[in-house]
Amino acid sequence: MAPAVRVEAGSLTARGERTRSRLLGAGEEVFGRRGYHEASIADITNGAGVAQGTFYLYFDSKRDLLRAVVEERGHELRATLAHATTAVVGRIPKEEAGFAAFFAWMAQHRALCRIVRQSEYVDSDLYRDWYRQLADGYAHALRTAIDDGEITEVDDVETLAYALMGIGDFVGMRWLVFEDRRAVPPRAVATISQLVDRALGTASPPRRPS
Amino acid sequence: MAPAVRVEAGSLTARGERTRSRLLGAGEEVFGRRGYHEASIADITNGAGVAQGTFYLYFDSKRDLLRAVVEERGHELRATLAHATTAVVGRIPKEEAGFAAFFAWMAQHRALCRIVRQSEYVDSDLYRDWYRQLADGYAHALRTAIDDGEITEVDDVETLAYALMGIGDFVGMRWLVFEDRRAVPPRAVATISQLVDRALGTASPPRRPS
DNA sequence: TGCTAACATGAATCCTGAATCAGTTTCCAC
DNA sequence: GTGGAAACTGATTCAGGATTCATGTTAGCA
Repeated sequence: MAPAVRVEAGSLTARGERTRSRLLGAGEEVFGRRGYHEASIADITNGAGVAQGTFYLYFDSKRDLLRAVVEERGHELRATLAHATTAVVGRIPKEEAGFAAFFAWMAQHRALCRIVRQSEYVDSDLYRDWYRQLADGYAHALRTAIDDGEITEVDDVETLAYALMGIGDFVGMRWLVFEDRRAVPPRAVATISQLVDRALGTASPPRRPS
Repeated sequence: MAPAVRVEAGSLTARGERTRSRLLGAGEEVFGRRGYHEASIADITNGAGVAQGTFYLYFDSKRDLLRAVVEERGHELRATLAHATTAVVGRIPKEEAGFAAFFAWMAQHRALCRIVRQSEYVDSDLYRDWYRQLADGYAHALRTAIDDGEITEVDDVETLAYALMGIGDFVGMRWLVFEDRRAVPPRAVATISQLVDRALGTASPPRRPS
């Protein structure tokens, strides 16, 4: 009789935990290399060094694995960004540290950004939440910085958060995905700093030109 | 004997042109609604009101249709943006007009942005070229504006172009895709204007704070 | 040592859908 | 009005791959 082997996350032995983690890693690698739809379960289980059937002990479906990969790495990214910025004093330096940390992470996880984009039609909630969760945290930090007078007021902080995320995403994509570079060149980073500094800096009092 | 019916683009009768255009339209609609991979040729030919075999008279493959859709609409978008900005005087108003035109276009073609993102793993050149062609034109216009003293100097115009594109893409996505709104709210547009104005405006001479 | 639950196997099943092709219809030049 | 080229048809072919299942293996505990 089928002994209801379905493995609940969390209630795994060390052995099970290791296998799950291998599948997760292989999933990220294969989804990244071949794309979600081209990636076969066979590819993934090969990569993880397990049999095909084993896959379904840990994940309900291919889509379920995608969700797990994106959510897991999403947590990591948000933690990384928070960690990289908390120690820094002043919002503008914080922004610069944040962009640097994001680019470093993205260079290390080139594939993940592409996987997230793939997820738009596979699991649209997953896609939206990836950006929403980043944006929410970001907007909150920006609001605080505005209230503290560290950056100038804007009409809508949420829009500001999305705008800054868009900058990071597109500039990162241009170098790390289009050119397959290992890092975003200093010149590009410097340009972003310039822009952020001018747009958000309080060095000169809020101007109201003509 | 198979009469080598393969139809070359351009050498079509009015009837053929109409069918091709129907397939292109149905492709955009179905790819947008179901996603590239979930879209079946049957869906598309149904949408266009033709038989499945007809599809292959006009396109080599499903992928070939995707390419045609993206390239065709890409031309339209670039033409629209160029048209919306040429009449406007001064770079900052030009930027504002450009963003407005982009959002209007995106609201009308919500699906296309998503289709482009899908194309990353289907035809990576197509994906890259979509953004590159936009960025190239944009960077060129920005360079001219800087030389004319209409906006302040930046380290790297290409990065500036990608940054501005990223802003448009992300803010548009937030409202038109995530919220399924029919337009980007004025408040968000105003925020972008603020940012662009501060980052690029020459109202106060280039500051060099501490 | 032996028992049991957890973990693992991989061949077989079953469905989907892209692409094909043999044949039919439309259209227009003469 | 007719011949032939251009368009069109849709049932059929065929391969690929997600998921299942009957069975085998491991590891910790009494």
